[in-house]
Amino acid sequence: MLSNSSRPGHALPLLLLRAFQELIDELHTELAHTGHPDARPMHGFVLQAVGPEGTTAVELARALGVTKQAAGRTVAGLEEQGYLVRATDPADSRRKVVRLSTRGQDLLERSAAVLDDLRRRRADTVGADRLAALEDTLAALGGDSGPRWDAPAWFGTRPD
Amino acid sequence: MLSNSSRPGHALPLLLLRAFQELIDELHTELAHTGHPDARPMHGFVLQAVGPEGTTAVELARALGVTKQAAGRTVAGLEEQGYLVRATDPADSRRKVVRLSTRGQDLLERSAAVLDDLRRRRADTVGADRLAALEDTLAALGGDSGPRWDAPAWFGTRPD
DNA sequence: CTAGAATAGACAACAACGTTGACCGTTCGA
DNA sequence: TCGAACGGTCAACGTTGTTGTCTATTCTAG
Repeated sequence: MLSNSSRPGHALPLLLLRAFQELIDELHTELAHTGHPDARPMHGFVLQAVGPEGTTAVELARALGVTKQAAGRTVAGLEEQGYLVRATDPADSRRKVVRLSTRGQDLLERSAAVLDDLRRRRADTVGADRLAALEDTLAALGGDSGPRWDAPAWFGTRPD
Repeated sequence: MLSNSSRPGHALPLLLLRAFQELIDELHTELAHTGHPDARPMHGFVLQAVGPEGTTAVELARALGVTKQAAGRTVAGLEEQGYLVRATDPADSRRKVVRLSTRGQDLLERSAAVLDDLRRRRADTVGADRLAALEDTLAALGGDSGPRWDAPAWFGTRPD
């Protein structure tokens, strides 16, 4: 158990991705059983980005690191599925304020509850101290900004 | 710094994704500077899945968790970019064995070297012991199987 | 030995996603 | 007041994975 060559460097991204995927998969399996069978990985993240204050498509686009068109479409989809509500800002008729619907809030609350539970389960598996240490180390590694959400394009194979 | 409620459950996936994205981004920034400007996140993973033994599109599809058509297209793209070579199996004319080209091997070797370096840099940042502990914890958390590679579809917003 | 099932690969049509480019209506500031 | 900036939407395009279909080859009963 010595210094820096215990594992090859290429293992780290695989371990990180695997842990992330398992978490998200379990989350959505659970959500599907509690009234949100149509929830998708992105939804929770977007809804969280919307927040209780509400936002606009452009703000969201900036926060998510995608174009305003992409954000607009995502919002339209989430609205169609009943997770978001859009309304024109009375103070500025250009803006359309996006807010969480009741269903959206419910998804967010359930997601938080499930994730807390999943975290607890993992704490039971590896030990609460080790899990907390993992989070601390990840926080120390990661920059200050949150992740980007252009995952499909970012992860894609082709263009530059 | 006590037990299980030090961080909310929803922080964990964000921390994991963020760490993963940073790692992959830095890897490809580095690769772009060393003769592989057209390398994409998926490439290294696919090439690693091909391995020194070679495979076929169908095998690859199974390993990557996508359809054989998708795997076939990916292989075609990688071949076009000079990372892979395809040849008909003399023992079974249905099969077309996919192997790494010299350029493909080079990408894989450089990727390994860069990832080792990135890991070393992180070990310097947070401490070799903490990084090793992080890897151990992640390994304990993750199932035995590797991650899936249908990331775009899996992460997507729409269908079920 | 032969006929039907299984396999490997390819082609076409489709849906989903993000991107660029263009456009309209609204707001703000010189 | 008039032009620039901003928010939002529409259309076109490229990439990616998917399902469905088809051919060629190999395997396996009978």
